[in-house]
Amino acid sequence: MARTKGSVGATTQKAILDAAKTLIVKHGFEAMTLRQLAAEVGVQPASIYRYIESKDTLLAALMTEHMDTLIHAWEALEDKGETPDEQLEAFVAFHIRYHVERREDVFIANMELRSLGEAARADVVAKRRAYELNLWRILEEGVKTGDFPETDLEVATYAILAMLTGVCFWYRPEGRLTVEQIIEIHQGLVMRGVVSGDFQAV
Amino acid sequence: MARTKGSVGATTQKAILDAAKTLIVKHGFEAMTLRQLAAEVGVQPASIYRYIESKDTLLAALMTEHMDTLIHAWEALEDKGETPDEQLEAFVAFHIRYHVERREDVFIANMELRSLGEAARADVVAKRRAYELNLWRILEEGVKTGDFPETDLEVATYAILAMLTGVCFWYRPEGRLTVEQIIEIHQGLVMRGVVSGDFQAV
DNA sequence: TTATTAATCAAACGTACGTTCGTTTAATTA
DNA sequence: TAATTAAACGAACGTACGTTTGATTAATAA
Repeated sequence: MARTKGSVGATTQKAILDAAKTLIVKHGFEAMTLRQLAAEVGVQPASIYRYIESKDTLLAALMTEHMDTLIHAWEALEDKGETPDEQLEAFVAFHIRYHVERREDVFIANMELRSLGEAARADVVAKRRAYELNLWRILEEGVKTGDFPETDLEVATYAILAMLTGVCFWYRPEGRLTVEQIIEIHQGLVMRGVVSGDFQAV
Repeated sequence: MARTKGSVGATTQKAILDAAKTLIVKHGFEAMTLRQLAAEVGVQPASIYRYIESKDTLLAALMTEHMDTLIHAWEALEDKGETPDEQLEAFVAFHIRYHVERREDVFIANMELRSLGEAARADVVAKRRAYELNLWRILEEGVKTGDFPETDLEVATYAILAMLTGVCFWYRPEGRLTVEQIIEIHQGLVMRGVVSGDFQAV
């Protein structure tokens, strides 16, 4: 056999990327083999090379695309809030909403930096930093206006991001809570912590 | 060559486990090869089998030992606090202090559940659940006594753990902040969140 | 309809994998 | 010192790896 009936390049391309994500999550990038990937797509190993330059560039493509899409999605968000409080709530909602829908990408982005080449890693790290800055600046602004108490901006940024991204590791669509409920709970935790309830806030 | 001068079983055993941790963090468990591991230890691949039954049991041993040690360390902690506030602060301090010192184990425990066999995975998951319950119960108690406002206990537990464990991913011993400073900041974030400062708390 | 391009295949390349085997040397015990 | 045990070795097993090559068929353009 050679070219199969009904085969379309764009379709195969997407199938390869989708299957690659699933396999990387399941086995890790280094451990995923192109033979597994080919089998998942329903194609011979050699055919993969019509769509990727090498195994390494496949990972780089997945990760940079994820970061680009994430950054662009935040930029495109209509209502980012006015006051620091509103901005922080908007960020929390956006981050959770976006990430739970892309749990495979998030898992890969968090785990496989180690497997990127030097250039690709630098690129992804820079993009991650750029995204983190969005939250950092909201916190900075809030502290400046006096809406938020003094705090270490770097640690607070990392802490909030870790907490929000952590949802990806336990969230299940069929679970007890909807995404919107989860967002509300996290907004409460971020804004007021565990101890300070509404009754204590202004 | 055969037995080498000065070779001691216990020493080699420890060297194997230490090198395995480093390699698993760097490459992922599936991608780590026993030939790499042997080279790191300075031994032939075949010699590894004097200390492990198989590659799979090596991972299981690393992960269950990590969970056992963690659970036991919390149990052995002297001052777990009296009031819910104090207990929560004690947990935050313990968790960060313990985890930043064992970043490799934490990374492996978080990443390589997927590579465990069914029995070992069930065991590790149960132990993780048991550890999480320590925090869960502190929160539950605090809500019951009225020290903490009503909240979703499950989500709050996961959120706090994600935030605290997240420190492992950026903490560096030579970094700007000491572990104790990082603990204080996180105690503030957990107890009062970003918005509610001391000036608003009781 | 014919020529061209797109999409796939089968086969093979050298290399490395986890693991087993029997042997050899060092340290310990009798 | 002699016998035993501990700790390593080198070589090999069948299998699978990422990738390259050239041929083959399907869809499209002329």
